Amino acid sequence: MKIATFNINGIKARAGALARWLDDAQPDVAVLQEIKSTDETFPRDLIEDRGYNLETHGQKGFNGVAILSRLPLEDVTRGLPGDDADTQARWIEATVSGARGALRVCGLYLPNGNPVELTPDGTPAAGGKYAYKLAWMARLEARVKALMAAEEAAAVLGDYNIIPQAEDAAKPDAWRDDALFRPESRTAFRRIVNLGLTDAFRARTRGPGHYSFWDYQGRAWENNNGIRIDHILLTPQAADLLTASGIDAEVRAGEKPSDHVPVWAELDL
DNA sequence: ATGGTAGCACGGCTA
Repeated sequence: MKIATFNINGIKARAGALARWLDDAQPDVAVLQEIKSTDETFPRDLIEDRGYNLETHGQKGFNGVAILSRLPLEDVTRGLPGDDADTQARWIEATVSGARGALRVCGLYLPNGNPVELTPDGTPAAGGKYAYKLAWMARLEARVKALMAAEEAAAVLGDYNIIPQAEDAAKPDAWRDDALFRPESRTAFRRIVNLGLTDAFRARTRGPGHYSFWDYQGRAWENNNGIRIDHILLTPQAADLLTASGIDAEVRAGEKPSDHVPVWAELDL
């Protein structure tokens, strides 16, 4: 079973690029982020005409996530638990049953967190975007704890908006004060990973030079000035099934591309 | 230091 994550930066603008990637890569399951569309205005035919089932959690203008799957999507839930007042569409879950067992798929679009606003004592300012990012990560940690306690195969994948290590950025020093790389962000990410999750990409590929995002600005793609912020994290029961992983970087060179590219993993499931 | 690009939707926010 091939699973993948792809921040498409607008489903309406990405009809061509998404269709080409689906036809080439043939994922069995994919989570999408930044669909920037409501459930009602999502162009479902683009997905369903290719034989995929589709579940969306949309929002007008911003954010929005979706899961598509060749197999049925069961027990779908929308929204990350822990804050009923949070209206941003950044989380969707569903279960996919393969020939040899089930996988809980959790698709996420973690808040960017910029601009970083701090109080004079250096703590994140309440009500600011950075505080929202860290609070969202605390809720994510709670959800992952529950997934770990269930002792089942699960994948928590999406745009984490986190550069885990310096080797995951072409120019790490340019990101030191950014919400994607600041110590509080990376510490919160490690707390989650250290619950026992496996980074599917790093389980099989070491070293620098592997990125999943290149900014539209400053000729970032042409200069390979990228960062690795889209991740597939696996519970132990899912990590035991991992046979391959990769990043479809060539998608960034296509016509009218997203600023992110797909990240994928193959599970023996 | 600022502004560089893109999407949604048509004004300004988000990234």
